[in-house]
Amino acid sequence: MNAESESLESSPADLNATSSNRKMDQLSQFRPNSFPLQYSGTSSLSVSRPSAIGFHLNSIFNTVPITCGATANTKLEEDYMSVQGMESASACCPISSNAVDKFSFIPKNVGDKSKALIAANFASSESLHITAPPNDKSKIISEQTDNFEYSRRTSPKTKRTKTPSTNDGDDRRCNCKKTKCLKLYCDCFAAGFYCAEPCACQGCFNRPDYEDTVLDTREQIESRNPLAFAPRIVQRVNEFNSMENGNRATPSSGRHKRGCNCKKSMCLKKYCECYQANIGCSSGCRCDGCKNVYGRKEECAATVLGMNKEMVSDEIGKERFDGIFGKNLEGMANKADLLHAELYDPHNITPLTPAFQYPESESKSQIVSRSYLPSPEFDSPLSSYVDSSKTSRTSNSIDLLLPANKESLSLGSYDWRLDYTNMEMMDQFSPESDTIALSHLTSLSDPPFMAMASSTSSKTRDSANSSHFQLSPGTGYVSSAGFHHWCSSPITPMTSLEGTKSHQGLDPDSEFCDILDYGAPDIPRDRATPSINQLKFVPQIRRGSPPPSHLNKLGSSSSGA
DNA sequence: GAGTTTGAAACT
DNA sequence: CAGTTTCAAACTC
Ligand SMILES: [Zn+2]
Ligand SMILES: [Zn+2]
Ligand SMILES: [Zn+2]
Ligand SMILES: [Zn+2]
Ligand SMILES: [Zn+2]
Ligand SMILES: [Zn+2]
Repeated sequence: MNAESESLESSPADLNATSSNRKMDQLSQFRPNSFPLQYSGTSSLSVSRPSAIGFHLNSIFNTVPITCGATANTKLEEDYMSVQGMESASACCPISSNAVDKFSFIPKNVGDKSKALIAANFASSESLHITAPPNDKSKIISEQTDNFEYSRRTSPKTKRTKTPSTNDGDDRRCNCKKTKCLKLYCDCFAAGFYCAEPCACQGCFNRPDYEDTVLDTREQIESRNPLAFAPRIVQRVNEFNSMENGNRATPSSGRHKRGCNCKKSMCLKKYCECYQANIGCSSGCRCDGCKNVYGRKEECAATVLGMNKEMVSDEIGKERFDGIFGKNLEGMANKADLLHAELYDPHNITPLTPAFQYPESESKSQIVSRSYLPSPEFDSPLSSYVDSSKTSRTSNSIDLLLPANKESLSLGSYDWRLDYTNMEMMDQFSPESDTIALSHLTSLSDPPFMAMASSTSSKTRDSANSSHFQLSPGTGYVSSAGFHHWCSSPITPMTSLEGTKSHQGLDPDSEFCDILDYGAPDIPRDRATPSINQLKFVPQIRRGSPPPSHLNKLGSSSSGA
């Protein structure tokens, strides 16, 4: 059997038989090149949303501050340009709503990779994106039409323009041999990006030329699992907490909605999605022997209750908490304060404080923090989005992204796919359910550090946070090279789904907002530097990030413990 | 770079 | 919904 041969030759049909149905309508016609988004086929919708705007991240990024939406500047629509990061953005943009921000951060640097990105998108009606640039490098990317991400899940990455050294631009690259990049196994596909040069995939159909196929496939997958492309991480944003903290939210971490199921890695390696996303495990995780440096699931619970990690530290009895605490935020608040302090630091990237690990509370607080607060402008859009909810075909979704801060950028981390959304939005949607997604990039270079310094995460706020929302209705796609993202459209469903779910059981934390997609890692391991110097960025990848120095081994969780 | 390990996606 | 297979990445050497 030659698998390869099969793949190559075959057409996507194999994978999806459906494609032909719909998509052809129009979509094919549009090409990403010029238009990125598109996809219309299905409706288009996705991208272009009606009302307002559809901007995409790019636009936002470019403009940034203002943006936020509102303006969008000119291009909004067209737009989908790419984005890039800018510092200013962060500053300016606060993001939206509130929500989110980011978190992650990482202390170390990776040096090379960095990129971060940011981006955000919006989709449905409006969206904004913001980006934050990485630290040093910040740069902007241009906007050309070549790239954009539009999708909901996107994650961004950043890149810099120039950098002499390495750089890469994007990191996203896959090496799919059998899936033609039309299944979730493919990072590119899963992230909503088209495969680009850096990809070493064989028989790839995840390209603009096959837009219809891609969209169609995506839809199919979505049909089965509405949450398939939905952001997996949710941030918990409790306004409550935030208030206490004083500022807004804390971005730090988010939680996976689904949770991980690690049996052997103890959540200490990137095999764990939670770890990869730079977030701690939560009660929804089914991991065995969890030692996630960002926070163990048990701790999480405890935290919520108000206990410090220490209390929980042992593995013992924490489980009980899980069930219970579900909503205690108060405890968190306390912690938040602590964290808060650290957070406040301006840039600290260095985290260092080992005090807590990952408190949820922090996150919240940060999130809320002021940085983000946006102006009312955002609200509007959001609202609209909400109302409209629209979407075209399938559903809509909203996401917010926040990229990382500069700091993060430096490192290069990113999240997989995260989308951040704000709480507010959620409120609008469904109060309890969260539908928000956030994305951020995180850096992840060293998790441990973060853990230690819980604050680290918090700190993110610095300026960097950029976030943006995105809603995406239909499907949007982006290619990396060109980067076309597609947006997915889960939206509505999210609300329903999530709401339901959350309540049901996985997410006890109703308060959290959703976040992102998957997570993200920072960088792929290898980076090839593509030639993309121009703009590209990419977002997320499933696994990839530079390994921490120390943590090579699973067991080493020395630090924390 | 090849080979092993890992956990999610996909399939049954 | 659970069990198994498939898959590509993370990791190891
Ligand atoms: Zn692929
Ligand atoms: Zn690819
Ligand atoms: Zn591909
Ligand atoms: Zn795990
Ligand atoms: Zn987990
Ligand atoms: Zn775990």
